[in-house]
Amino acid sequence: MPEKEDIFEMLFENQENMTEKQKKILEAAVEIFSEKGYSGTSTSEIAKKAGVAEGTIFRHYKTKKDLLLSIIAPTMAKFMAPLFIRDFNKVLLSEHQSLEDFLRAVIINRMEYAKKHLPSIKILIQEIPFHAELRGQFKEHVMNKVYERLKVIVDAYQKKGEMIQLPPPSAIRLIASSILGFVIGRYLMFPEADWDDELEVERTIQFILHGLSVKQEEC
Amino acid sequence: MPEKEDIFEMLFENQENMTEKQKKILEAAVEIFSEKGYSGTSTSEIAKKAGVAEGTIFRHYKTKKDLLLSIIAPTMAKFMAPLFIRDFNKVLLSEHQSLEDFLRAVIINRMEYAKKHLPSIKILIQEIPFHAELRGQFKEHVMNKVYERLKVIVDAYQKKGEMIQLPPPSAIRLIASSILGFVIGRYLMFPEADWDDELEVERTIQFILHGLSVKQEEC
Amino acid sequence: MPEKEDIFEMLFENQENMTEKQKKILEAAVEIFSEKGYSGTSTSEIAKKAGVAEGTIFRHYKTKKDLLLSIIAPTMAKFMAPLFIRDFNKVLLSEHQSLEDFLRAVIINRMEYAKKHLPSIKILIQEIPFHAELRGQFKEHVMNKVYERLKVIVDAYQKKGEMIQLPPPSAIRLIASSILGFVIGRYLMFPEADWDDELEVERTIQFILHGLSVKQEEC
Amino acid sequence: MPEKEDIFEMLFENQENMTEKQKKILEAAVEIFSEKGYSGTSTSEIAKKAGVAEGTIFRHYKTKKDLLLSIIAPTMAKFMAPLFIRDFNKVLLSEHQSLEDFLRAVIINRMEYAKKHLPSIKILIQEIPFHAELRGQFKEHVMNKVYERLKVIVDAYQKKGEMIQLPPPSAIRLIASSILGFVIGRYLMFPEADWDDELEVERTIQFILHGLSVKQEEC
DNA sequence: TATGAATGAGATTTCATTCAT
DNA sequence: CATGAATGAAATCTCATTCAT
Repeated sequence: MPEKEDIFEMLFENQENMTEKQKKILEAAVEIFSEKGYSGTSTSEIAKKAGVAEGTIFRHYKTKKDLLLSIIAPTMAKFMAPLFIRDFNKVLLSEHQSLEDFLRAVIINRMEYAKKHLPSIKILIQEIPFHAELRGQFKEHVMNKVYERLKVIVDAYQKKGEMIQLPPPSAIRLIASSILGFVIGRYLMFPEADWDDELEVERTIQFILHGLSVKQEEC
Repeated sequence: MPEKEDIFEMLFENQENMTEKQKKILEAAVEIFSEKGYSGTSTSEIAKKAGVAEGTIFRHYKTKKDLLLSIIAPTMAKFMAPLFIRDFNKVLLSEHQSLEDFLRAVIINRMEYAKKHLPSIKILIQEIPFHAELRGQFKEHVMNKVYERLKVIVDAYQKKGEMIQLPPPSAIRLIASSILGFVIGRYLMFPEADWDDELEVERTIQFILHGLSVKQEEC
Repeated sequence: MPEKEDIFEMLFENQENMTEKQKKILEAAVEIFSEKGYSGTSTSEIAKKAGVAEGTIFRHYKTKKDLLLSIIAPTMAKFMAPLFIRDFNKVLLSEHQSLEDFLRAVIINRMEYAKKHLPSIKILIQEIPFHAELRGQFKEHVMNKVYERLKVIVDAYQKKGEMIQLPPPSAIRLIASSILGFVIGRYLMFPEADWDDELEVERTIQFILHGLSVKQEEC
Repeated sequence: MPEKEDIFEMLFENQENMTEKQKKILEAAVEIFSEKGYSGTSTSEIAKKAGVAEGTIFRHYKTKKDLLLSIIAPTMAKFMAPLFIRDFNKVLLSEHQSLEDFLRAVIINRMEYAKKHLPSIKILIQEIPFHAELRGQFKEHVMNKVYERLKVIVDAYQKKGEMIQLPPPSAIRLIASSILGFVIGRYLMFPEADWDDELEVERTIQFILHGLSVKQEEC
């Protein structure tokens, strides 16, 4: 999947012309925002942790909120990115790709993503409810597009007879709940518990598969 | 279930000797905290919405954080309450109570609860990550106790052969994800979408039942 | 002229419910704004001179600009006030009131006013060019109304044959220039020179009278 | 009047070795200072409008105040310039030059000057009250010298019997008020009103002439 | 009990100025 | 000469909390 790298690179191409200091600011902001929340974090705290003068923050980000957005926007973009890889459907929906393999791929992919970008994701989740513009952007640019893509996939598996004939929104909700429930529990709520990741992934997959299995009717 | 009323009353018994003003303060705080978050809310804003003087808040709550706790504590208590109703197990686990009926009862109950206490729950969810004491309390007093109770229930249904032999933590996680996923989608994320509540509840129940069904192995 | 007092009182009636501190803030602000200009004055400077905490300023005036407006608005009002005294025209334009007496009355009145409210007037003059809203208000509420009143007066004196038949705007401009030129020179530009006020007033009056005299044509 | 050109050239001789950027800076500074005042203008604003980097301003002007002075000093010089043209008195006070013609010449000259250098003049007027050094310089180098020159002229016209025997300061004040009152009204206060310039100039001249006429006593 | 003026610590933001490139 | 990132001091403004009434 070389395309994936391209897209991620594109999302970050601005990071290229960032100063060292600016990168430090961004890093510090991500860390502290995710720990204390946006409103609970002061710019002086960020400046101190980043090792820059407070004024430097405002040379790069007009306001504190700008700084928040410059963290959240790429996080949203990266969240969508994998869905827009060229040949995405072609590969995933090939006859040889079972729903089970698809789920496994998705869960593992999202787990890695979550592990890597934990703080940014925490910020995204925590702050979206408090910022109307973000909420709007999120629904419009992320939710809707993600939904469209997933609908196609659900349709395909339903046609292939691997998934019960539920309306796509309901099917997606149930699948997403199960996956996110796992990821959130694993990384956000109880990261320090000792998880057998592989086993839990399998359990989650089997739960979804059986929950949506066509065979359930036959039994 | 007259006991339920008793417990709720107990949780609120202090509300009895609350002055009108104090009640107004609490109401206003709940509303604004849930909209803007604790750190994003100023006490003067609360005072204005409550129609009291700024100083009055501090007559009743030593600090702003006190006010937050006075909202979150009862919310946590109420969250646990139904599990501690006398005869809880007796009733729920009677031979005549199938897993399906149990799930239906729980979902409907939690839905009503969520609808009624939406703002308080939002505050609970949003603020817990930022306040170590709360996190500690929540895990100790709520999570653990809830888990204990649920474990008993899971054990029972597994013994009755209505649920696959998953370790209880995993089973509980999967059930909870599905239910909370529904409730959060329904009330927090897309409250204004038009939901067919009854139908979605049934879909969620069937999803969980099949996902955890013993029969799955036979198929 | 008891009405005059009433109007002034009205303009200040809010000063009644001002705290001591608020009055101090206003006084300090007037003084420093007039010395250093609005932009050149810091709120901390004002607070220090007023003997209050800086926060106190913002309890009474939402912004620094608010504080400026709370100085300028009444200054504009007071500037207009004398023109709106009941019976103003009746008295001034009575047959027994010559243009000369009218001019003398106006100059002396405005001199006293200028002497008394020097700093506020300086602020008004200095800041109006920099604040579009003020400029708008000033033209709409002050200039236009003042002009209307003065036009009536000019018309009357022209009808009485005491003033040449110039278009009122031009006549008013010439009279105003002469009077303001005197007042500005006297109080703003060279307050420390030794002026023989009475003599200069007379010279100014005679200058205007002859400048606008009907008899000039006869000579 | 070739001398006039010489003097102006002298005043600007530094502009010759100005870089393009420096000229842009000066232009931008004049424009913004006159709109928002010195204190209300930031150097970064000037840099942006001038299309240069922030640092560039400080290559050419050690401080922001330096930049202000580099605008105000030549403006003051130019204000005085016409008075120091060689043969100034000779020409103006020739027997063939009546007071009326003199006034007409002065008014028209100052009008053209005002029209051309409006922003610089605004800055001069606005900033002088706030900068003690400027005030000192202005009185010493400009006011006094201008006064001396004008006194000579007034004396001459009084001797010629074209002007009433007022003390020169008073005469100059009255003349200056009338002229400046017109110019300020015309260009600073109501530039967008439709003025019949020629007519208003004549009215102003006649007003002054009659106001200071010797014949007034005869009437 | 309730008020709301007052506080001062601290938050966000601005800005003139410096300096390495 | 020119740049623009960086600075840090200071400016504006916010806010939880106190206290006299």
